[in-house]
Amino acid sequence: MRHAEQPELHVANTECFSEGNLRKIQEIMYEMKAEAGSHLFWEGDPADRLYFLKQGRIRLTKSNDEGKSYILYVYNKGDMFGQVDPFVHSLNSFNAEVTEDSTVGVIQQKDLEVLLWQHGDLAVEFMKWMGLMHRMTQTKFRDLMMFGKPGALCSTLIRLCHTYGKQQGEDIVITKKFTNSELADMIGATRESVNRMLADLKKSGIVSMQQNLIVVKKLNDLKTICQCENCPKDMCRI
Amino acid sequence: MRHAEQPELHVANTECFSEGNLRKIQEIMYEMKAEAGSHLFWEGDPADRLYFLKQGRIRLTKSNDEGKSYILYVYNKGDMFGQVDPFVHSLNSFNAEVTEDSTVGVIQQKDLEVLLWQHGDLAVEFMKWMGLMHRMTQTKFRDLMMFGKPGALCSTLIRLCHTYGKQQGEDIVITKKFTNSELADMIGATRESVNRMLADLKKSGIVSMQQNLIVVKKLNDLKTICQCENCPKDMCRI
DNA sequence: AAGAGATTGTGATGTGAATCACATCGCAAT
DNA sequence: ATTGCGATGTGATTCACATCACAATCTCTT
Repeated sequence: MRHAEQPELHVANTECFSEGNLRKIQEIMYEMKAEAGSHLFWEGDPADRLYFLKQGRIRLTKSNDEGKSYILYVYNKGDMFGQVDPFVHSLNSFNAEVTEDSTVGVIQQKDLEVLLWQHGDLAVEFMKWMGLMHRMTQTKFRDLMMFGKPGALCSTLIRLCHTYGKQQGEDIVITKKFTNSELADMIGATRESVNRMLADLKKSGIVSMQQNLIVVKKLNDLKTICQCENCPKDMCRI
Repeated sequence: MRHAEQPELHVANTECFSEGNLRKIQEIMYEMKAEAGSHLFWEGDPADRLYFLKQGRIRLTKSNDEGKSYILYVYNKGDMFGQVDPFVHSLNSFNAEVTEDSTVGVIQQKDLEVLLWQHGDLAVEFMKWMGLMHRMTQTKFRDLMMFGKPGALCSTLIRLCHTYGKQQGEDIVITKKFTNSELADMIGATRESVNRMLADLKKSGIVSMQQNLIVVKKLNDLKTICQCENCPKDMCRI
């Protein structure tokens, strides 16, 4: 597996595929454009395809009756996402919001099945990719449930470092702006709570701001708060 | 896919496999006994195999520094579980507690890979199984995070109905005893909170007790509380 | 049948986080 | 400069749930 050097940005979740197999997958998809602000799919739409994000940014969200909404995943260039399950008429359970103009490859589940059928090595890699995605969900689950809101925030900051972090001396700059509200929606808290928690982290010198970007100065202190288990970077992402 | 009739118990998560493929999987595993009270594996053990539960009951738990522990999954006869991921030295992130004397089939990841390689149709079914397991985690995530502790409890009761429920006229009896503490550990609450919430549900006639078993009398009211989306029964389980 | 230990039930109190209500800041459009 | 508006910052209040403390009950053992 190709592995991320320290200051690399955007390690795609498809890193676990070999070049050849990634190419095979790319051969069966058709390209599609989606504008920032649009939706790739909605909750309740049929879920019979995967998406490969060639360019742009897409987040999966879930909202409840009261209109409160949660950001569950954020995907970037090179990431693949979507649902595969054994139900004939399976439905998406999330909304896919396009937050930056995107180019996506659409993979029909049928076509994928044929590919898996034909190429044993691809099937094995695909299984590992699915396992990776599942564990990513599980570790996030753990982080958000087990250590209160401060723990959830710290874990999210660590994940952001892994996804958007750029080394700067001892510090890590999160090279993408997130508003307090967005962070709040990622951890199921209110923007006010995030604001107060961030203020605390700043006061204790664990993070600071630099042109509206969050700079993590003491990664280890963040890790302590959310009882980080130092799981592989490819897994511990947003 | 074979589908559960209303009063059937223990619909295994391997239902999505065809008989033939299930047999193939069974052929590559070796049998093992595990006593109630023992552990099949611990957090941090190498994770290079899957488990097929032939008989008994096993739960996956996670505990934090303060010793508080969460029950994440409960597996029964016919269920398969374990981790598959692309890391060479992957570690288990949960503890597997054997709660009833069990017989398990152990499947080495290596052997599984060979099987997937050889049998395209099995690879496709396996992929769907993994997708199902992932969605199960995601829906549980949603239920536990989004609707407060009462929502989490109601969702858990619904899941217990799907896994252990027996129709009794209009009602559903959960044919397995769970203590308040166990329920609490499933939703990340305290036993006192569970006790009070259950008392409320009893008072409003939504559930009742019958020889220490929980009887759900108004499933729809439970569904309302946790904004149930009526996802497939095979998915909405403990 | 008695006693120990686990489980349930319930009040009082503490605490983290949501909610509400505003003030302030930064910035783009006019 | 002025207005508008989204984002940030902060106090006061409310609410959900944990914690503590203890009594009651149930269940298993011998």
